[in-house]
Amino acid sequence: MDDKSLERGSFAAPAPLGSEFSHEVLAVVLRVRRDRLEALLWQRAIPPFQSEWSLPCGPLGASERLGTAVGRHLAAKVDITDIAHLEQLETRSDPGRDPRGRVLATAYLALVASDAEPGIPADTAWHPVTALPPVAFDHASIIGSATARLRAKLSYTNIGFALAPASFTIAQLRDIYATALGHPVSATNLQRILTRRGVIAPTERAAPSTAAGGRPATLYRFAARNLVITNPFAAFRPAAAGIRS
Amino acid sequence: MDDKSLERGSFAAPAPLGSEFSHEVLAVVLRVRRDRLEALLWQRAIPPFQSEWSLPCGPLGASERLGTAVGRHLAAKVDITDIAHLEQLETRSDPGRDPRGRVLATAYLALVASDAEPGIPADTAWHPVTALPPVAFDHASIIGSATARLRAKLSYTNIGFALAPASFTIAQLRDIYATALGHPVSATNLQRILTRRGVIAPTERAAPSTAAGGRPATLYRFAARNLVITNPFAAFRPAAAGIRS
DNA sequence: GGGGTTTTCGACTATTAGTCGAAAACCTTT
DNA sequence: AAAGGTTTTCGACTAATAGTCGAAAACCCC
Repeated sequence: MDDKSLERGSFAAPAPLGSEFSHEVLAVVLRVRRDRLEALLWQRAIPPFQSEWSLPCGPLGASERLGTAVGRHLAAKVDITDIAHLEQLETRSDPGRDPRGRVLATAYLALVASDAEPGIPADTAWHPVTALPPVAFDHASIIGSATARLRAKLSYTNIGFALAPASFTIAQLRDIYATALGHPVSATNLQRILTRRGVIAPTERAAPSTAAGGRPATLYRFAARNLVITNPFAAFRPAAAGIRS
Repeated sequence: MDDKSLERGSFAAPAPLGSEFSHEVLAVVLRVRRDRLEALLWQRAIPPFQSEWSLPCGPLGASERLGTAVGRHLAAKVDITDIAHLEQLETRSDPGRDPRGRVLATAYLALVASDAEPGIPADTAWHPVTALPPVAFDHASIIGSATARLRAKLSYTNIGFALAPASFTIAQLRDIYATALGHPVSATNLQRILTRRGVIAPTERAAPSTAAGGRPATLYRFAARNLVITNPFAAFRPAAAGIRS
């Protein structure tokens, strides 16, 4: 309660509240490739954590939004037009997370379509999230948060649009979902559920025939290419509308 | 961990990345009371936004975690022991969100049980989120994010433990859920679903009989009082375990 | 004890999800 | 061209979960 006066005192000054720390943004860039969920990492050339791997990151500009700062630093590591989806994850504030000093970090989740071929710098590589190399700072834990968020959203949003090519067969989509989710996925269920929800729709075209033969698969596409919640949480709800029961 | 940073501080300059902005934390404290979902707000005595209403907030200390900073500033407005749940929501960075200058803000969601009677300062009051008074800064939008988060989590986690009393009847819980969700809730479904998921369990005792008469209701309690995901997202999953399909 | 009230719970229906296999539609080889 | 192989597609079935409804239970007061 004694904080109260202290707190109110802070309005008077033009908010030089606390500038003893800096703020950085970082991005967990994920894609599905060859049955692996991969994250984009770059190898540090200088301390701290020399030769360990780090997420794309960088400082927040003086009058910059977090979202644009992430885009700016991402552009140094990957073709920004290949980022199909970008959303804020969380902000880390642990005092010991950076040995150089106090650095707040706001993490973002970025997704790249599986058929994109972004050119990446020489010090940068894709690593499967199930077999990470030594990772600097708290970045391994942040990658864990990012994959958890992706997996949750795969089942109640249309976020798959950011992982899949523009058009795809059900079998391809099944593989993408299975590797992203980390468990088997039934192609029949996937097709039926996503179609009923209006998330995907068949196109006129069929996939080019493969050497292996087989019936040509129809190509599907995502109905929307922005994030939509498709499986609304409506538990316990009775039939009629209204506010009170 | 401070010794750690001191130790490695010899490597480089202590990250003078960007310190042109300050960082504050703010809390959306929600509770259910009298069939209303209410947020805790306090009325500003001085500019900016004089006499408008503001969320509990305050600066982040120099070597403070975000979570402890929220707790510290919350303590000025409400009895901290009444906060049954606290989780990070999001970080806002819009340059114009504070007319006094550049202030990043990390918002938290805090929940108070409906039977708690926290004493609050004179300048502070509970306001229903459906009928907010003039609200300062971007706080109205942040309250919107908080209620959306709460509503989503009510249907796939046990977060109701933070809104309900320690023991309660199904009818009471139904009212709490209906108010928080903003739509009618079936007591039968609620009881059956939450019991099957193991979220709630009956106690030995029964509710005290009311003047209106009627069969005495059994008192229930939440099985856990920390956040647990009870409705795992497992769509598209076939029966057997394993990684590939 | 009777009438009123509220809770509880079983039985039924509806919707959604998961399983399985046959038919369709292509390929290559003979 | 016919046969055999391969992959996709889709319908029919089963299982699980969610929602509806009403009757029975268990209290009150008169």
